[in-house]
Amino acid sequence: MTESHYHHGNLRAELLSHALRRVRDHGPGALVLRDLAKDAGVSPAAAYRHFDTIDHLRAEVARLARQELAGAMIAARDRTTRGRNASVRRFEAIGRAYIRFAVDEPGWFETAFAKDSVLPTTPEDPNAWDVLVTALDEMVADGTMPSHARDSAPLIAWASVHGLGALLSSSPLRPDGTPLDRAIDDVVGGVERALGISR
Amino acid sequence: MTESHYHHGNLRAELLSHALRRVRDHGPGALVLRDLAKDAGVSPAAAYRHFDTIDHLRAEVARLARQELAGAMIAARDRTTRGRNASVRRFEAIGRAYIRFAVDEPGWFETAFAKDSVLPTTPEDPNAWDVLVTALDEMVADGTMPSHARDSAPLIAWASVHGLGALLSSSPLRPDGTPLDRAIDDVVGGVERALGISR
DNA sequence: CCCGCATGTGAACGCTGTATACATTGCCAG
DNA sequence: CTGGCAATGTATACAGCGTTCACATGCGGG
Repeated sequence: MTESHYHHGNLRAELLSHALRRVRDHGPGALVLRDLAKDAGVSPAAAYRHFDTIDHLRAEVARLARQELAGAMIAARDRTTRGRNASVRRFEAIGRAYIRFAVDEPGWFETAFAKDSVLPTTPEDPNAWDVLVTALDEMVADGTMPSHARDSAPLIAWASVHGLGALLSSSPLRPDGTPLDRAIDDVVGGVERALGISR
Repeated sequence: MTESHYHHGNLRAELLSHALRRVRDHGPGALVLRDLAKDAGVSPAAAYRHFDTIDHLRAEVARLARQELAGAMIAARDRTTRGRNASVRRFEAIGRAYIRFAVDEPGWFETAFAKDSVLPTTPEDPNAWDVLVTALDEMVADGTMPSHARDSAPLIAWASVHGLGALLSSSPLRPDGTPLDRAIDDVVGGVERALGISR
């Protein structure tokens, strides 16, 4: 059993893993092919056996970051207790998780929505959009949200929450000095009024 | 009067102008120092007499892009007619202009909010945030918006509109196939319900 | 067993931002 | 009017980037 790992065996996955870590700590700009190769103990050119171009690698990393986001939303949703107003509380948990993800993991959040990461990538799963839509359907099912709001609801909710997340995580136009929890409450509350949600 | 423009005389402004054009057409990634220098007919190093680093130049371009955005909002607002519901219509015009700017000028929009453009830059003026706040104040002044909504209103409005703009202009998660005008109407309407605006 | 194909290497290319030493010129003090 | 200095341009070089290409290696199936 020699130490020569000339054939690495799992390079693609390892490159992605290092990329995800670097991007998490220092944002999408920190994704440098030669550094990833060094992390994996491999020559730069080796990466090209697994990715056509660095943008393809970026696209895959972005997909993974989006998956992290969706996972955080699902985890928060599944952490809510059953009982009174369960559907609204689940909906709120999802929205808050989205915003908190943007604040707590700005590197991943920025990576997830970086423009040049929109290339080939496999279909998304779990998908944050679907999580949101499901939560909305739950609310119309139990009468918490009026069904006439259902069509425009996903866009309204997504835009609000994504907007606050984007502003908090990266914007040069830092919204005023509102404390974080307060800002989240305000926006979530606004969405509920916009959608006619009662509790 | 020789043709030797050894001393250019207005290089800083010209570099910014070329940068603004390139970024408008091809996004912030198209901002390349050497190309800007070539545009201005000048050696690459010349730029360093006017900007410490390319990130400082980027920050200034981002500021100009934000200024374009604010200008578009102001223009739209000032285009609205006087008369019944004027304050709401002005508010709506501002919001729509923001979203339309994101869609019509994705290069500028992306540049305006690019993360690494948050460096030194002079204070903003005209400032999109102030335009929004002013419009909100107009509405509470004439009773169109309840004053208890005033505190959270800027954040709610900004987040919604910025979120939709960001999603439409750049996101890999393209919201469903909703037509643009419909999407804008939905989000603007949602904001008005969130803020308790009556008309 | 061996040979083909997937997967690694190493060196090179052109492009990038940037530093440094030098050249030119506008402008102001005397 | 003039000399020189500060401002602003040039030329050249360097390291780091993504990418390419010819070559090396070794695993697994005939």
